[in-house]
Amino acid sequence: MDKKPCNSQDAEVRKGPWTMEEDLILINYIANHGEGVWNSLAKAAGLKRTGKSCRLRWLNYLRPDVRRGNITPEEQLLIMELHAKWGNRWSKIAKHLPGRTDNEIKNYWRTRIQKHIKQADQNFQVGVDAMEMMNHQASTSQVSGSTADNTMETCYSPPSYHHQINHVVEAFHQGPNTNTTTLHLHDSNVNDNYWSMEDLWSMQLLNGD
DNA sequence: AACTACACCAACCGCGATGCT
DNA sequence: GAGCATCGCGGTTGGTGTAGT
Repeated sequence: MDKKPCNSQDAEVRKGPWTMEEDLILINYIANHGEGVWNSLAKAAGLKRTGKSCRLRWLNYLRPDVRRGNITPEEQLLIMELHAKWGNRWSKIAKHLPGRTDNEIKNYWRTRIQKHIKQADQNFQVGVDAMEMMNHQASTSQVSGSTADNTMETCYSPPSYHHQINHVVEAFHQGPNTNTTTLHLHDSNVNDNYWSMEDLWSMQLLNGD
C-alpha cells in the first residue's frame, strides 16, 4: 500500500488538485496503454502522483463516460431507493447509475438528501414536542381523555430511516411544489467546470499519437 | 464593499479485500 | 499458508464559490 512513504521517490509525491497538464498526461497514457496497475502507470506516465490518486482522478473525473452535471430527478429517486435498500454501498449504487461515480453519489447524498432527512427529523421532533404539550394540557384539564396517548403513538411513531426515505420519495412523486420536503432538483451552475471533459478529450485527440 | 456562513465537490486517508509470489 | 503489493470502498477533510448580512 501507499501508506508509508519511505523512499526518496515518495518524498516528491504531489498532492492536492490536479493540473490540466497532469490530466492530459494521464489521459494520453491511458489512451495509449489502457488503465490498471496504477502504481506502475503513475511512474511510467511520469506523474508525481500515487497510483491511488491517478486511479481516483481517472475514475471520478477523466473517464470519457463520466457524466457531469445535475443529478436528474429520476437519478435522485433511484439513489434514494437503492440507498434505502443497501445503505452506504456507494459503489454498488453507482453501478445502477451509468456515468455516475460512487464519489459523486456519496457527495450528493451527504450534501442534499441527508440534509432533507435531518430537517424532516427536526420537524418530527417539533411535532412530538407539540403533541406532548397538547397531551399534557389535555391530561391536566380532563382526566377521562384516555385516547390522546394512543393517537400520538399511532400518528407519531419514531421516524425510522425507511420512513424518512418513503417520505422523501412520496414528496418526489407528488411533484416539486408539495409540502415540507421540497427537493432541490434543479440546482443551477453545479456543472460549471474550468474546462469541460469534451475540451480535454478533444485536446487529447489533437495531442494524441 | 467587506465579512461571515454555508453549500458543494475534489481529493485524501485508512482499512479491508483480493491477487500474486 | 505467509507475506507483500495493489485495488477498491467508504469516511472525512480542505478549498472554493456564493448567498446573506
